[in-house]
Amino acid sequence: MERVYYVTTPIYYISGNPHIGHAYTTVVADVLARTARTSGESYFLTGVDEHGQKVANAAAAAGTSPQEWCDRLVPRWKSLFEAYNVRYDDFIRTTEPRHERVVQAVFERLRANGDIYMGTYEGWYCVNDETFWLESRLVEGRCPTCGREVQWLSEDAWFFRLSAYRDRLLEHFRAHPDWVRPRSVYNEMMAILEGGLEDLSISRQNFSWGIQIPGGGSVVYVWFDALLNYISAIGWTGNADSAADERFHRFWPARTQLVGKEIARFHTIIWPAVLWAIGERAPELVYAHGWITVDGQKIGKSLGNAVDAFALAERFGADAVRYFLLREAPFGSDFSYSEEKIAQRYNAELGNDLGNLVRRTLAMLAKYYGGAVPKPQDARVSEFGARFAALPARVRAHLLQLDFREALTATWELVTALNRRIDDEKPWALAKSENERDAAALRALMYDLCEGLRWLAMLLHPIMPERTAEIWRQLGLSTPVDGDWEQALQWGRFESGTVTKPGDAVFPRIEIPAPA
RNA sequence: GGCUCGGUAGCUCAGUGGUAGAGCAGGGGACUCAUAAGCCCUUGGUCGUAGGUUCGAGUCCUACCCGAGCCA
Repeated sequence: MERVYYVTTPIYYISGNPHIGHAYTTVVADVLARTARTSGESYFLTGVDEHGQKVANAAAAAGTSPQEWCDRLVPRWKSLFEAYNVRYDDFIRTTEPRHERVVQAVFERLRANGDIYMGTYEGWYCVNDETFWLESRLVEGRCPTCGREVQWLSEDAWFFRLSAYRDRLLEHFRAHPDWVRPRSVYNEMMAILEGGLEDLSISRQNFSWGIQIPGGGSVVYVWFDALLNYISAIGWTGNADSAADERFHRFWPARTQLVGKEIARFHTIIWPAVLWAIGERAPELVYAHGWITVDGQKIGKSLGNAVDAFALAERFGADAVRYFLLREAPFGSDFSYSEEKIAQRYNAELGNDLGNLVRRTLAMLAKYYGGAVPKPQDARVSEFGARFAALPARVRAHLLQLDFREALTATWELVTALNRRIDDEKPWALAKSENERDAAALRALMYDLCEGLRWLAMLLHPIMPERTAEIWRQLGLSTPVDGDWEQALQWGRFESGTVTKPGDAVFPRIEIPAPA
């Protein structure tokens, strides 16, 4: 059966405040899924993590049950993704039966295989971060990441034999130096592996808001539970030779798993070990991206500087913000955000270069041909078109390698070439000429401009799904803007006679307040 | 404390040993189809600091400074 491009985001901790960072990760996954769809099938999973003591505490404080508390918060997450034109194929919640079933089945499998054992956990635990800490890492007796008080835990717990997988992990890392990106994160994970691994406590006692461990007595540690969402959502059964298993392996191993760099260790050390323990393969790529900062300050739930992601999409348009997030910095590294920067790129690149190109082309088309796309001598032999024959493949390769900046730079070669060609050939002069050669030149030129815009709409669609659909509409096209690139991106496919429908500016200029 | 990554033009970045680059911003010009947009030309950098290797270093080595991050 044909493999599906399976891409995941982390499941977001439900009690967190949805902010631009969550939108960022999810938008990137959306772009990958849409890109993969231009040449095949893709499946995009996101969702929320609903278990853990923190949720239980918050629900109690609000005087409600954890489940009700979660039900109330889910719409906020979904509406954030909707506000950013994200189209996921599945949204998983860890309280769903399909997830609980898989977690319990995995636990049983691990127990049967001897990959887990009962032991005693003693150590410090931060409720806020749901993380265990070594004494040596505490800062003045408090959690080193959030600064809150930690509690001393001493309880019986199930342990996963992570240490047994160290050699295999090292081998895997050495054999696949690109399976964890970017390089800096790969290096850090290698350093951890070289230092050695300890077994991992995967259960909690005296606490109920989580998935019950078969046999009872305790619940699965929230992090362990959460990791399994990537396979529970696509129906892991572990019964080889079954139809369900065959379906599962159309998706697994995932092509790309996106994570924030703070959770890289869970996804590149613990996660593959667990997968191996149940007889599955590690994901093909885990990409730990950087953070968006405001004046160098990390945006976070605990820091009060969370940008209002909804207001941002409202002000610039979701697609413009998507564009900015992918264009501003090389993917992977941290980058600093500001509304002024977005506005600057918006005006220069989306407004001036692209939006204005659409408008000036359609305006001339209306003036010279009543808005209908003219018929050139032979559309397929455009010398201009030939120059860009390899562009779609280049753009797709960049996108699928998560080199979004390069994809956009390459696409802009076409934007720039179209603008330049208008100035070079001066259609307004050709239109005044009575000479048939000039008339033919004008038809060829205007055709190429329309065709170029059609290409741009398709090429940019994964990044700006809504605005490119609007360009598509203005071009008078009715075929799908998200169709297969190989088929549709052949120069000369734009049907002559198509009546365009000029509308409002696609990217109207935004006034930038003068700096003080 | 150990380790990782980064420090190149005002801004965002490319440049993995052979005469310093792009886009934006700034300056000038020609045009008019267009969102005062587009096009052409152009100012601008002792490549974090100090040493070293080399015929030659942004690119390799050492130390240090600054920023971000990782440490079962």
